[in-house]
Amino acid sequence: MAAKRSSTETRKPRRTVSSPQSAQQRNGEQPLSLQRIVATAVDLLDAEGVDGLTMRRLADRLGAGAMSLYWHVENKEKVFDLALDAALQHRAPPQAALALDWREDVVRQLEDWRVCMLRHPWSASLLPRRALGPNILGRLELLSATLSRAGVADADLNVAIWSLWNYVIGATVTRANFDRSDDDQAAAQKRVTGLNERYPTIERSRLLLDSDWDGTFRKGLDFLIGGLATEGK
Amino acid sequence: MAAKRSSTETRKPRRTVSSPQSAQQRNGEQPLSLQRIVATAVDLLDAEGVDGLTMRRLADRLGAGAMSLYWHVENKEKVFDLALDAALQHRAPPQAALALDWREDVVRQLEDWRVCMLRHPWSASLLPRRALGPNILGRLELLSATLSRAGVADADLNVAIWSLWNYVIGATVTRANFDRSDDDQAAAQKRVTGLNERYPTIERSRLLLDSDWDGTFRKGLDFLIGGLATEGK
DNA sequence: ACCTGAACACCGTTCAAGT
DNA sequence: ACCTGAACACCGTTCAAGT
Repeated sequence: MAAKRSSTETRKPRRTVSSPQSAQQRNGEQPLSLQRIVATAVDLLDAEGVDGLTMRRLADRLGAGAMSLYWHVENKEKVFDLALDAALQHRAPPQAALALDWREDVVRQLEDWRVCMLRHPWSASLLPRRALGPNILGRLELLSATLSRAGVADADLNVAIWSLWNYVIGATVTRANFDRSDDDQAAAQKRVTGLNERYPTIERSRLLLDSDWDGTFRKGLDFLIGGLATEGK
Repeated sequence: MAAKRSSTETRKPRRTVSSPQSAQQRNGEQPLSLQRIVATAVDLLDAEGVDGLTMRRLADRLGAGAMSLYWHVENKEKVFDLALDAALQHRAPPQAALALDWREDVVRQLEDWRVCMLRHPWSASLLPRRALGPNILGRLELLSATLSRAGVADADLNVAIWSLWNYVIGATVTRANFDRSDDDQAAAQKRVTGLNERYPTIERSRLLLDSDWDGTFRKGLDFLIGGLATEGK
C-alpha cells in the first residue's frame, strides 16, 4: 500500500515562499500530539510491519517535518513501547460477564488477547521484549484475579500466570509469523515435505501442514488449564 | 567488548602497495567460507545482540572486505537463518538415554532446548520468525517420536507438539529479554511496583519480582505435560 | 572462482536555529 | 512551546571491476 513516495525532489529548498501545502493544512491536520503519533505508528506498523516503521516515514504520514517527532517522544524505542500498549487496548469486561466457570473465563480472556495480537501481527513478537504498559498489566491483573478467585493459592499464582502467558505468547508469535507471507509458508512447507524421510514422526503428525490454528490453540490451552486445575492448588 | 573500531582512516586507499596486513595474513586467517561466516555471526550476535549484527561489522571481524560476504551468502536474512540453526546445534542422544519415563524425557529435551537458547539470548526471539533449519527440525522430530512412543495418537500429536513448542518459546523469549539489561529490569520492576495499587493481584503473586525462572519453567511444564497425559490420548 | 571499493538510497539522532 | 533542515555516522545492497 502507501503510495510510492514520489522520488523526493529536494533540489530546491525554497519552500518558504510558495510551498503548496504546509504541514498544518494538508488535511486540515491537527498539530502533532503524542496521541496522534502513537495512533499513526500503529497504522504504519499494521501496513508495513516492524521494519516498515521509520521515524522519517512516520513523520511523513503525519505531515510533519522529519525531526518534529523528537519533541514529543524520546526515541524510536519509545514509539514501539507506546504503539504496543496501544494495540493491546483493554477494558475490563463488566463484572456480570465473569459469572461463568473460571476455566471458560480464562479461555475467553486468552482468546481475546490472542485475537487482539493477531490483528496487529507485529505486536506478538514485540510484547516479550518491551516494557509492560498499562493495558498489558490490566490484562495480567484480570487473569490473575480470575485464577485467584478460582482458588489458586497465592504461592502458585506466579507459575500459573507465567504458564498461560508463555503459551499465549508462543502460540501467537508463531502463528503471526507463519502465515504472514505465503511465499515463506510455501517455502517452509516445501522444506518440511522435502525432508520428510528424515523426520517421519513430524510427517505423521502433519505438523505445519493442515493448520487449524484456532482449534489447536484452544485444545492446547485446555490441556494446560486442565493441568493447572488438577495440580495447581 | 569488541575494541572500539579505530576511527577508520579511509583517507588514502592505496592499499595495493604497502598494506601492512592483507585479509589473508591477519591472523593467518583462512579464506572466507560459509562455515566461518556463520560461526563468526553467532559470536557477534552473542556479543552484541540482534542489532549488533551488521554485514559490515561481520565482514570486519572476518578480516574481509565489506562486500565479500555477498558471494557466499544471499542476504543478511540468510545469515540470521543460518546463525539461528547453528546456535540450536542438536545431536540426538543415544537410544539408551531414552529408557526413562516419557515425561522425564520430554522435560529433559525441553530443558536442553531452553538452556541452549538462553546461551544465545538472541535466538529465542528469532526462532519463531525464521525458517526451520535441520537442527530445529531434528529437535522437533525427537520430541514427536518421544510423545508418539508414549502413546499419543497421531491425531493428537500436532496439538501436543505445538503446545510444548509454544510453552518453551514463550518462556524462553520472555526470560531472555527480562534479564538482559539490569536497567530495563529495574525500570520494569519499579513500574510494576509503582502501579501496584491498581494491580493488587499481580502484586500478591509477586509476578516478576522474585524470579526463580528455572523452577517456574519446570513447574509450568509439569502442569502442561500433566494435562497432555490425562486428556491427550 | 573469489574478493573488492565506490556509490546509492536509505537509517536514527544531534544540534543550532527558526517561529 | 513547538517545529524545522542540515549534518553526522551509520545501514544493506548493486554493480562494475579487479585478481
